[in-house]
Amino acid sequence: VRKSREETLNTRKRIVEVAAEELRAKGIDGAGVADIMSAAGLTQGGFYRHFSSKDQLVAEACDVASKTLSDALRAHSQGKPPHKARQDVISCYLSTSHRDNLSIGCPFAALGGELARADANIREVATEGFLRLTNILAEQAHGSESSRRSEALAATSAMIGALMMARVIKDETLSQEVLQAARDALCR
Amino acid sequence: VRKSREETLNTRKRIVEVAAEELRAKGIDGAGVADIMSAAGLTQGGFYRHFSSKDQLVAEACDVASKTLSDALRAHSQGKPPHKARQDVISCYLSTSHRDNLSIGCPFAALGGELARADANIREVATEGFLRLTNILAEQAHGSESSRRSEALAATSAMIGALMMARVIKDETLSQEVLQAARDALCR
DNA sequence: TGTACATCAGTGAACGCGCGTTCACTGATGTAC
DNA sequence: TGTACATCAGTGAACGCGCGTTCACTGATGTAC
Repeated sequence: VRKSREETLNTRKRIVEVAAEELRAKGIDGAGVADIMSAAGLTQGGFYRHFSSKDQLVAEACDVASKTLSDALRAHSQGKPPHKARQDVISCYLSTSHRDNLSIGCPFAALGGELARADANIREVATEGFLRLTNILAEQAHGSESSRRSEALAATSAMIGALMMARVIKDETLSQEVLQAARDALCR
Repeated sequence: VRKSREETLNTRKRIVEVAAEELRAKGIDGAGVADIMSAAGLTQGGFYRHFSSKDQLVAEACDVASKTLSDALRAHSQGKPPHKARQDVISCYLSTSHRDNLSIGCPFAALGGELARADANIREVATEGFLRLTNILAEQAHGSESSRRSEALAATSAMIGALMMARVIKDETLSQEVLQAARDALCR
């Protein structure tokens, strides 16, 4: 049942996209190759026609996930005055809906600890994705280039930590309190 | 080879302590019951004399890890003027040595994503541990009780995010930059 | 205090299970003439 | 353009492996008299 070249590329893309969701929802260890393939409407046997290992897929999925997130956040800042843009990006990232939708959200908040233990290639992809995120905030900050960069690194990692902890906390009131506190601290 | 009551309690304690290190170093999925038992000088068969499941051990290990961290950080703030205490707690948490010593460090930075997906009991223990951490900063802040609490929640989750991302980033310079940026942002 | 017996901490092997990966096979697609 | 053949995307079963958990067993500890 060989497929056409175009169809093959579409299949590959679909696997990566589905993997990006499954991995964020269940974790790197929690999402199996068979899970991902079946969520993509395929059987596990075909996996190695597209990827040389699960780690390679994880790297590509992590790349796609961070790009999708950056694009979504940049759309929230596009064509707004700097202060408003920053506020909207932060509010969007630290929202209840982002907290509750693991599978389409920030890969760093979902997988951070696992990424830190992952292989070199995955960590490189993750680092690039993190820098892409920080650039969104850095672009509309004021001050010297280095102070803007520094502030963006701190703000981005603070958002990641706050979203992650809001997900850890079971108590709804406290979870909201963490999101609100982080929004206040970053938009002050 | 039955052991005395005292020895049994010591063994149990040792398993939890060893587990707290193994789990932080390898992740919840990455650290197996057999790994942990053998690191404690035992064989895996004896595990269920002490715990009803791996999840129960994870909960207890998470509790111990967060208490150990809180105690260590509080020691850094004890008997110092508020501003200096805060600065020292933050510098200690956001240090290179904390970044490089996963197994004896912050369980939230090491396991955050996995804790968010863990069972209710583990998440409750994690939440208590997080609040214990925030209290260290809240105690020596100024302002109203609610603003101190809010600031402490934001600062603590920001530190967790920064430490975690500093561990994800492979490039040493950039990793240091993240730690420094977070220290600057929080001590300003 | 001494003896007989019940308890149970720890061992080591085994359980079923799901993992990542491999492989023989199928049949539509792509290529060569 | 048509035909013969090579390629290879996808299937489904199997591989070895390590996981969490169970279990029969051992022998020192704790208990009862």
